[in-house]
Amino acid sequence: MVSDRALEVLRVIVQDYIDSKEPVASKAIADRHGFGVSAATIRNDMALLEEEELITAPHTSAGRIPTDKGYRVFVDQLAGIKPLTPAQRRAIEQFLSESADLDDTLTRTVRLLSQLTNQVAILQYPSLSVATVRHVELLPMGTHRVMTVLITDGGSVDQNIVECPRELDEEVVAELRAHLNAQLVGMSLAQLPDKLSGLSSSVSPQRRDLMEAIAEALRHAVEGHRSDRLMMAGAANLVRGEHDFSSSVYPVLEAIEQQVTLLKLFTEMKWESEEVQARIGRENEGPFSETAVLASAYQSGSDHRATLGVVGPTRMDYSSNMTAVRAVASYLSRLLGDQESERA
Amino acid sequence: MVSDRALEVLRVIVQDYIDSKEPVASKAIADRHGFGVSAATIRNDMALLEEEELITAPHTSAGRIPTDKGYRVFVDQLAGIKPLTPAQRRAIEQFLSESADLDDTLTRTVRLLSQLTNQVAILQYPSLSVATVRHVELLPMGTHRVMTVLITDGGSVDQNIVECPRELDEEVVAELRAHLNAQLVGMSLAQLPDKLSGLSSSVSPQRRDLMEAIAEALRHAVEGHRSDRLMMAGAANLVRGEHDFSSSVYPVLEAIEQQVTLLKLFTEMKWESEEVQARIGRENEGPFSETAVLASAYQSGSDHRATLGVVGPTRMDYSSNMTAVRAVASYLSRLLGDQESERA
DNA sequence: ATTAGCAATCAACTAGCCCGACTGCCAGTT
DNA sequence: AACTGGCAGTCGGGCTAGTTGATTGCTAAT
Repeated sequence: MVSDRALEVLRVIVQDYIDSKEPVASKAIADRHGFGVSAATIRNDMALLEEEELITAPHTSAGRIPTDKGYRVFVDQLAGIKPLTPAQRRAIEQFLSESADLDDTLTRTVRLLSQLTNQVAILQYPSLSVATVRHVELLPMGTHRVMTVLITDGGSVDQNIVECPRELDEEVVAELRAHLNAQLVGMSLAQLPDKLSGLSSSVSPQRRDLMEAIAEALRHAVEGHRSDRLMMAGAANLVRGEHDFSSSVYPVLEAIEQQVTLLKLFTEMKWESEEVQARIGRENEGPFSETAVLASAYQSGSDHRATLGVVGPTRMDYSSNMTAVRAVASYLSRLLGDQESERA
Repeated sequence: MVSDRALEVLRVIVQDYIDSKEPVASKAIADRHGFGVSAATIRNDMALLEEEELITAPHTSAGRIPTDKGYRVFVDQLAGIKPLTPAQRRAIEQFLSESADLDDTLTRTVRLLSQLTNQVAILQYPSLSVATVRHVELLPMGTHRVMTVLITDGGSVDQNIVECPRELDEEVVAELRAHLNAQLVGMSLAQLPDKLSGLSSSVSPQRRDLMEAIAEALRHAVEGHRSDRLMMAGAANLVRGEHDFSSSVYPVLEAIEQQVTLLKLFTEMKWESEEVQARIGRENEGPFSETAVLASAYQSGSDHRATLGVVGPTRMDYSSNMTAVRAVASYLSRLLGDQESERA
């Protein structure tokens, strides 16, 4: 059984180790954080914590450092909520005041998060599969081409050029445009491909081939947006401390750039709660087994959520980083929600 | 004066140093590349090269490594054109076969380049200031809002929501749309703001406030695109070799992420020729003074060029990397040119 | 102009040593 | 039963000295 004081000792060890990067010795604990007990007593507690595998000694005559399990207990039970500093608040304010379009907002957000945490920040694009069609526009270009423009409620637009087998007629185009909008507006992008297949049979045979070509272009536009992607900022932060990773940062950076591992991780996490989730060290397999990943869902539309977070060494400031992730996720949700209601 | 053989010695030193990472000794040169002369002779040549500051010895009893000036001479006079390997050719083919929209093409391009060179690849977005307006669309949304959609010939689109002071009328919207398109289509984005100011005075007073709001939205859309930006891929490559940079990779990665230094660098380079340009070591100030930057212009539209390239240690394989940069730039130009003509 | 040979230099490696920072444990204290 | 003081044991890190091997610079001979 671990006593309350032993847990306090664990907290102190985690906190000290985080900002000194040195194994923490019993004497240092007794000296600096007066528990009213001697170093020897602390040592007994440390022996206990070691038995529980919450801390470990890098070598016989050294202080202790937290294990992954130790960090886990710290995060779950001991990490207090650190309020944002005024400087952080100011940074967020400034960021908020200058948002432009969706893409710009996301770029700024991920940079902001990386600055607040001094870690690599990751942001999952809002999945557009749940975005809905707001308008479809057909623009004739010359006599044998038409440009399709697909506008969604997520602030995103896509265009494609369609070759026309026959001479174009503004009347035909207008009719198809009306038809398309009647059928497609309000539909989610996920449903779009199915709907499109049925569409060409609903127009007169002379226009079927053109309609088919347009449907193909729209499918293509959806396809381009379907795939989940990530944005990253602050990669430089990974190589700052250098000695945070046993071998090399290479596999970590590599994995972040490849995106696939992180996307998998994000979908694996359980998002019942609004809270910031943490995956620490060996809880992740593969390239991230020496890192901690903090992530939180954000609301990217009326009914849809995506994920953002940070990746850093397990030896990171969980308290303030989790606060930052939480704050940024909620700010972003609010921002996107506002845009949403503006458009409504 | 530097003899021809001395230049050959320089070439060998650069080549050997690039793939061994070790200072190159006179004996090694005499042995492996039979010049028909002894090591002592090579040593004399090396003394000469050292006097010219083309090579230097890290310490008394070590071989020589090229100086920045040495690399420069190598690049300008000695580096042969290395043809693409079949594997590289295949990679480019595959990449070509799957291009989707503009953004996707650029993403793929920069990743391709980073894979071909094993360096960090940088790609400057085609500046949209020289893109031209293809169409302006106004979509009424409810009774008091209208969405502006700006479509350019660069494959890029932007939308904004405009609040309407008064009840909307489809007729008014149609009229404004026609007016806008008549005035703006074919105009470059750079000219757009000026043109927009004059526009509101050309409509009847009742519509002036609405027109003004729309103009503002369009200005905003242009603004979002004006700023030059960079994409980056392969950051992990910077931290692979670890010992390539004396202090740390941090400032380099940092500077790449900030973009501003590189953008400045790109505009400073002289683009009279189609050739790949190289900036080596101290030729760059600031964070890139220990790196080499290879860059080439690419054609991003009928009349406009942007830049792409790689950043890596001065100790890089100039021959094959310059070939790769050249190849990718020309492939991309062709690709964008094709799209252009398709749309024409 | 080239070569062979030789002395000089110096990084890199190894071994040995000591120091200091801890822990673990035990016996004594509260 | 909890705590403490003290002491022995362990081990990394830093310091020094000595050795090795690679490589150059120089000079005298070809």
